[in-house]
Amino acid sequence: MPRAATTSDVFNAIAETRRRDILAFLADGEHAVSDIVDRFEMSQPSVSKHLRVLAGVGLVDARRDGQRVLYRTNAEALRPIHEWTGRFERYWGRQLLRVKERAERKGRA
Amino acid sequence: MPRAATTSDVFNAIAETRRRDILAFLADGEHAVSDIVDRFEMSQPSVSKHLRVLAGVGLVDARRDGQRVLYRTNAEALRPIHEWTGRFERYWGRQLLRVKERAERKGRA
DNA sequence: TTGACATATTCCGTTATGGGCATAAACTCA
DNA sequence: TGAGTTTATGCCCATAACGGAATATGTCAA
Repeated sequence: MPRAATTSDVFNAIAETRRRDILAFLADGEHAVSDIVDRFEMSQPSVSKHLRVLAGVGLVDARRDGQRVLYRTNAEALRPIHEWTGRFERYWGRQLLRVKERAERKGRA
Repeated sequence: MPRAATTSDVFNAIAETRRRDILAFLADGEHAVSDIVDRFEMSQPSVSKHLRVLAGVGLVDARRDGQRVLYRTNAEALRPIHEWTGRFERYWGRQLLRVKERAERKGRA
């Protein structure tokens, strides 16, 4: 079995750097597809495909405005991930020493 | 270009459900590979491969104990994700109404 | 050293990915 | 209706994913 489909859940959807970039860009407000194309110098079909994935898991909402389609980040959909990582918050700081040691060992190697 | 390598960054590493399960299991304390195998009813090679990915991005640390190898979650490595999603926290709540409407539209469709 | 146990690695097959390109679809305006 | 603009989709390719089975590596005990 290959990796779970990117459309299956939010974790997979944000595994792609481009999509995280797009989410950040669309967080402040609506933007048309062509804006994203210009901003990140990606091909239009590529952008549309990423948006399709993001929309599939509810990470963005779309709205037609004449010829254009305006997208916007639905930040609420990122909450599950924030909460999941937050469950590990209680362990932060405890292992700082070990992390440091590991980094130093790697540095010498 | 195919999908980004799972070993490239933490976002890709946690895109797999199994690996998230393993991380949660190893958060409380060290566990041997065989413990994970029993716990999740996965094949031993499969577990070893997942652990390799997790170790590759620093999400787990390993320690030999005789014939066994004890793994432990390095929660610190999850911090970047928590912080990234945290950047969207300021937008939470604003779109609740729209989200609700969207869900209702879907319910009727 | 040999045997037993625990873990890691390799090879293989199936599947999904994301980009490029061409084209379809949706919309506006004359 | 037809041309022009914007966005979505379909097809193909090269790549990497994950699982299974077999095997290699590592460790201990006798």
